[in-house]
Amino acid sequence: MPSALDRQVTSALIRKLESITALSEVEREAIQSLPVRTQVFGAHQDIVRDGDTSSQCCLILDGWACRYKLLNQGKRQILSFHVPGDIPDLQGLHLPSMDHSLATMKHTTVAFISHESLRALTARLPDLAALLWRDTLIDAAIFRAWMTGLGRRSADERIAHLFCEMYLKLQAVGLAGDYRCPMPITQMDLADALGLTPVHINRVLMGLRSRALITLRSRTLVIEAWEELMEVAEFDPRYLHLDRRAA
Amino acid sequence: MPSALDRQVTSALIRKLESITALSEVEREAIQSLPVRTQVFGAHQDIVRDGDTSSQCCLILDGWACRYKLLNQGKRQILSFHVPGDIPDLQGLHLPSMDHSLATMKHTTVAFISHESLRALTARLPDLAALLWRDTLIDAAIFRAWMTGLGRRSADERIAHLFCEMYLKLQAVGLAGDYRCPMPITQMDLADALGLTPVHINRVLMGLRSRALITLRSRTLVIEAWEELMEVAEFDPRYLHLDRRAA
DNA sequence: CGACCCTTTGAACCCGCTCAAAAATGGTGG
DNA sequence: CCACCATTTTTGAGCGGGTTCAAAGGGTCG
Repeated sequence: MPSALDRQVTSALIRKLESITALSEVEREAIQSLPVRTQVFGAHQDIVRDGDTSSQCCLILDGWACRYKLLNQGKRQILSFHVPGDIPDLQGLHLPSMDHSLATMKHTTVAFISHESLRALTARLPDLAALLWRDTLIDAAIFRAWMTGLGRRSADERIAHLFCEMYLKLQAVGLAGDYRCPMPITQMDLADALGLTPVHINRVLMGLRSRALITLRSRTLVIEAWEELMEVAEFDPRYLHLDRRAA
Repeated sequence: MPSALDRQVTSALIRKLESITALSEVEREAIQSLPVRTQVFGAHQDIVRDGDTSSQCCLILDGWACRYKLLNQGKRQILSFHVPGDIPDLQGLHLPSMDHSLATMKHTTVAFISHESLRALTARLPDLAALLWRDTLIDAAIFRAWMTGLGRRSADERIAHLFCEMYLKLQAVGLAGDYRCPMPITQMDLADALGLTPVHINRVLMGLRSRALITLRSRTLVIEAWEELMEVAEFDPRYLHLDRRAA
């Protein structure tokens, strides 16, 4: 039985979905009626682990998370960053076991939604099912953009590209504006996301700073020159499929 | 109105889907009744281009295709390889425009299925909708595996990993066995898929050959030492989610 | 205010790249 | 069936973007 608190809680999801497409009143209502269980995690804690079989999805309400894979010798690849409104493990609805882990980057609040209630929702509202499907497809589109960076872009370009992407993602859910946004990740995290070393990330970051493109301090990113940054990154926002808001 | 030929044609799709999960008789019948338009492409031809808006999906019947993104200065990143039974642009069902291109690697036959008829199918058979959704989720899981390679694996490991993956994918649809499979791609294609240069691919390939792990000749891959190859690649087949057949 | 994590700096090194050319392969037409 | 041409593979030598290892500064949070 969803409580009044639940209804507030899922508004993060509604805002996110509305950044992708319009919702009907019935759909909004159905989402608000989802029963959820909220939980608070400290920084750098695993929410789900590689190999786990879960019966629920994790909606981020506040904070940041990342998905990652671990290799031998402690090598780590971060696959994605997630912000409020995201459901990073939505794929779990149709894939039985996790092929990667999900962890917080900082103090983070999440809402767990059971697969059962999500399946009931998608069975009842096929348009909403299509929208959630679409969300996982955008997730995959972002993977493709990252792959392209990892395979074919220089260190500067990769960093610039990631900053463009995160800024727009955050802006779409109202968490960024005026060319500044939270960026609560360390240079080590950046390195593991971009396939580089922390030392090199640091040097490139200082380079971007000295070229007056960005500043990254106190876990806040300030984009000093949006146009030039996009140019360095060769950034084309189409892949984010944020149809409701222009880039 | 589907013809008798159509029914044969979609059997590639059925075989692929059954490599993922079991199909009911109704589902098989529904797939076989899909109206399709087949078309033959020569080698290295674009089927759909970055930016296109399409009203149909492309099912590969025979041959190989790849998805790729182009950057400035002719840089190319190959995002995935596709074999008979795959629908490489299934994401087009819910994403209006292509964020990458799709091209043949060799002489290839495809069947086009209209979004319209696919949407009718998924509306009528929710379980089949879930299965197609699941197929796109596996697609994304493969992206994650590639990202991990591009970001954190050495050249040897990346090549070994790709060969393990392609062998299992082909085996799942009956196109490989006995540790050999078709591999109709050039070293330049491998380079663009793995974020390396053709020259380096060549040197690493010769290294793997001299270590008696694989041979790649006449567009055929022979895996001489499956266990060792998997070890080099640090390969874990779980991400392919091929539940029906053991790896 | 102390401890720990994070960022910054330096110097040597190496994996994979670049450019160039030769050898092998394979598809095509005569 | 063979000769031809284009594409692909192979080889060589030098180079460079990013790494490695180590240690010194800075923030930040209990």
